[in-house]
Amino acid sequence: MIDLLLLKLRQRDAVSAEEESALRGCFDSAETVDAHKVILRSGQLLHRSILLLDGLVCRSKDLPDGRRQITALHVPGDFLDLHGFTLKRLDHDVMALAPSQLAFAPHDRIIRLTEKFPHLTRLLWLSTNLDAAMHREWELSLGQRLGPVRAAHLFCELYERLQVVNRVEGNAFHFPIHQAEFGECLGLTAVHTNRVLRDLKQQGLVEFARKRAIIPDIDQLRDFAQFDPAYLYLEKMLR
Amino acid sequence: MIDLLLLKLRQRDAVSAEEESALRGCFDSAETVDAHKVILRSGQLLHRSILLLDGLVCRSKDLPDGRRQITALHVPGDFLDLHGFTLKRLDHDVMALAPSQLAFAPHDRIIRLTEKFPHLTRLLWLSTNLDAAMHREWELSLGQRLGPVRAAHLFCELYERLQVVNRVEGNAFHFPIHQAEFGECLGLTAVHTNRVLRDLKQQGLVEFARKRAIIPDIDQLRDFAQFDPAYLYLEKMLR
DNA sequence: CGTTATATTGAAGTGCGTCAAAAAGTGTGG
DNA sequence: CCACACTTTTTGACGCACTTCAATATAACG
Repeated sequence: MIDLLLLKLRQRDAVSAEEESALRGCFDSAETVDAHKVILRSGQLLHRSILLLDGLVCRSKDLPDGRRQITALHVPGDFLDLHGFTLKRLDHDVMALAPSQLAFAPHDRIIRLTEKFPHLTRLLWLSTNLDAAMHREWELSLGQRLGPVRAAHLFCELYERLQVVNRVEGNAFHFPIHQAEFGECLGLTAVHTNRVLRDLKQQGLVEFARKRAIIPDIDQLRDFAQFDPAYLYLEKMLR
Repeated sequence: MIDLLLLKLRQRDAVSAEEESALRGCFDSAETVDAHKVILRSGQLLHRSILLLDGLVCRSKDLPDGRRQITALHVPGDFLDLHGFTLKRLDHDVMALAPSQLAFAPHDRIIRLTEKFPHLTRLLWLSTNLDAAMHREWELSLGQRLGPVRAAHLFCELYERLQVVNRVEGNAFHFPIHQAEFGECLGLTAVHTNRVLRDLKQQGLVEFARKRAIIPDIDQLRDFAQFDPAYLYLEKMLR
């Protein structure tokens, strides 16, 4: 159930058998949700944290006038709201973009885990810091990169992250999201997002249709986006 | 020395005397740096974390073409790179915007702290999650808010954060940053930032000159920016 | 006081938004 | 399997926010 999470934690540091079983013991239930279901509302009080087992989920923030920014995308193996363990309520919504499977870890169990397993705690702490690193890269994109580069960069990020959890098949991956929602990740309108995607397709960089992203040449896309995966911290930590 | 940090931690949860002294014991040295000194370079290996005692510091990310995005501003009492404790290297630079005083906490001491003080560990974890919450709000600004609103929103954020550490004097605060750098926070060019600031001044919302921001009517500014401080988590956590 | 950094203004260009409509895709029930 | 309604994608025309380039004014500083 939490194998993808362990896969990703072990990408960064060793997890002992004891730690693994303690972590497994944190999860007590699972659930399936439909696409576009709001999993958590901004401000809602939390008593458990949610792991994404399968599907696609986003964090999004709204403006009073209805404009919306998606601040993060989550792939299988990601915690959706581990930051909620310390924050107790979120500053944003958490919404499924596609049908998704979730697993739940009550906060009192995570507290007990932090009392007994400081090393594992630091590793979970690390995983929320990885989210923050991605937020920063998105800030850079939103503030400085032009539409097509911004989109290309996000495709590169997803390619990397999905590869870690074995969700890349050849040069393509399943990506069940609407153009309008993709645009909300990029800070672009649906109309302009469509033009940006046409652009990338014409350049032979990305073909995105039928809930599937095809990347003919990932190196070419990386060049175009000037993508440096350092911010994803995919190599093993040195300690 | 770390009184402002304690002030901010206690804003969120109780810190026992024992925890306080353990935290104080983490810091072993201090230093003063000039304005525009790069404190940490992206990618650099870290063995200690830095607390800002006084001054103004930013996190910034660069693009190969020289464009730059400031992803966070730090006020006295902020950790500059506590996330570096788990990440071991940063994905961004850390730079002083004004002359600043820093205090250093070696990572091995923080590790020992996490072994002995799980509650305090969770509180430090929380403080990195607060950084992430601000990153998300900046993503929203960069992606959806227009220049003048974006600028006004940032002034509101700074007003709140500086108030917590007693750096607001009446309706004004010291803000020793150039317009160009302020623009790099907002994803705007120096020229356009200047026009945005002129705009805010003409509307009587913010006057920013001589390293000083004057906010005649904070409520009016909050209205204009549609500022909701929830993402700063300034109230006490319920536990 | 001169020198340099920073702020300010103008004019022209571009990326992206907005509005509106058409085309293509998707799902449903007959 | 088709007919239908609905959603999503696509395209066009136009407007605006922001950028770029260039010049001038003002402030900061030794």
